[in-house]
Amino acid sequence: MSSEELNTRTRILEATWKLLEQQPNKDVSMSAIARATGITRQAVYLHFASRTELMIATTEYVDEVKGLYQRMERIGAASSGIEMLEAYVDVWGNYIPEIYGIARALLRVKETDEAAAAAWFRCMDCLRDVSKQIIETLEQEDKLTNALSPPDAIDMLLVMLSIEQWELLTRDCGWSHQKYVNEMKKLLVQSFVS
Amino acid sequence: MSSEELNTRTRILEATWKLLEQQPNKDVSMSAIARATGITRQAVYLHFASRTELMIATTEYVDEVKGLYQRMERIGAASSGIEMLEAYVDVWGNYIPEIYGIARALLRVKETDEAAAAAWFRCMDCLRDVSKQIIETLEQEDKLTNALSPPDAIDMLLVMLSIEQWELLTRDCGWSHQKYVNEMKKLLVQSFVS
DNA sequence: TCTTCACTTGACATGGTGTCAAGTCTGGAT
DNA sequence: ATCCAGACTTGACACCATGTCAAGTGAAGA
Repeated sequence: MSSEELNTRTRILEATWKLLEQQPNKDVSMSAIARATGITRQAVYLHFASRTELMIATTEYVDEVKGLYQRMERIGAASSGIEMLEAYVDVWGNYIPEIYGIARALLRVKETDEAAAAAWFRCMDCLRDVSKQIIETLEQEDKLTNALSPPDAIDMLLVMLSIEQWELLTRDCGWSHQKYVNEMKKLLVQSFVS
Repeated sequence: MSSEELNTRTRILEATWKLLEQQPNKDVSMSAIARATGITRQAVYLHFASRTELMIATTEYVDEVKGLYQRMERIGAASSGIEMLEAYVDVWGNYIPEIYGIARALLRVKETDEAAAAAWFRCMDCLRDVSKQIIETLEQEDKLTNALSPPDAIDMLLVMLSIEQWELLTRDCGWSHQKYVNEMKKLLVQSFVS
């Protein structure tokens, strides 16, 4: 039964993803998604109960396809805190542009929808774990700055590498993606390593 | 003639401001603003051509009432780059919570409206000037980190003190307003001063 | 052949922005 | 005293979004 059903579902997810990548700052409508999928608007609701649910599902779909967690393994393999930090910036900094469209959409929807906020914070929690791992490694090596306590350093690292921050630097300040990665590495080492 | 007219206009601006402060993450509607002002929705359009225009006018109104530029004078009066940096965090960090509601609204509207984006970037340009002044002072004192070039440092300082960053730390990480100011001062000195 | 499931067609409710026309009410000028 | 202009109201309408419902179609499988 579900081969065909899954197919349509996946086609909706792909269309949503594609539209969001094309116009990350527009509110892509259910009609536009249906049109891009080649079905009616009502049919979308046969697969996703609401716009929010579709956005959450698309986020999960993209995460699955793009395999962030696999890429993150590089970080644990690094042999020092500084190397971990740099690997983090590399992996994450290269990941953001690939998921920016859907991430922006989820960020917008999160403001008014609890389920979306929960989904967003689930993602944030994963990133926080990575951040924590790095700060703790730096601390064990006695290389963590004493300007910040370890818990505060975890928060700060997370926020420094947030999508919002990336957006400000690349969109508003005109930094290239490569410049973001390079400068961010330098700044983070300067900020967190004593 | 305009005493009465100005009065209603100001009442609308005050109502808009108040509603946005109460619910910074909801899209306050024109009906809600009219209701809070005690006039009809249509009457609001007699004073402001569109929702965007009202948001921009409210931003300007709040800026005028709150007098950011006056407060900023403290920064120029500081006797060293580090003191300027700390004064900036003090002034700006205490300002953000007072204007957060309308700032958030303008940020939302900026995504889809060019006029709102222009208004936003006008504000950003003022802040950039302050950021530039501080980085240049640090550079003249030979105290600027060599991890970043001066122009990049200006961008980075601006982004570190962005409303988005403040929002992440105080809302998502649960930092108190005071903690934000204290930790940010320490981190910025660590990051930008060699 | 009959049923089930995915999808379509077409309608409707609700709530937002923005516009229009006609009416009311008040203060000020003649 | 009257008349007028300007501020505001009333009540409509267009348009577009999300979300819901009911009835119909069409094809694959039992």
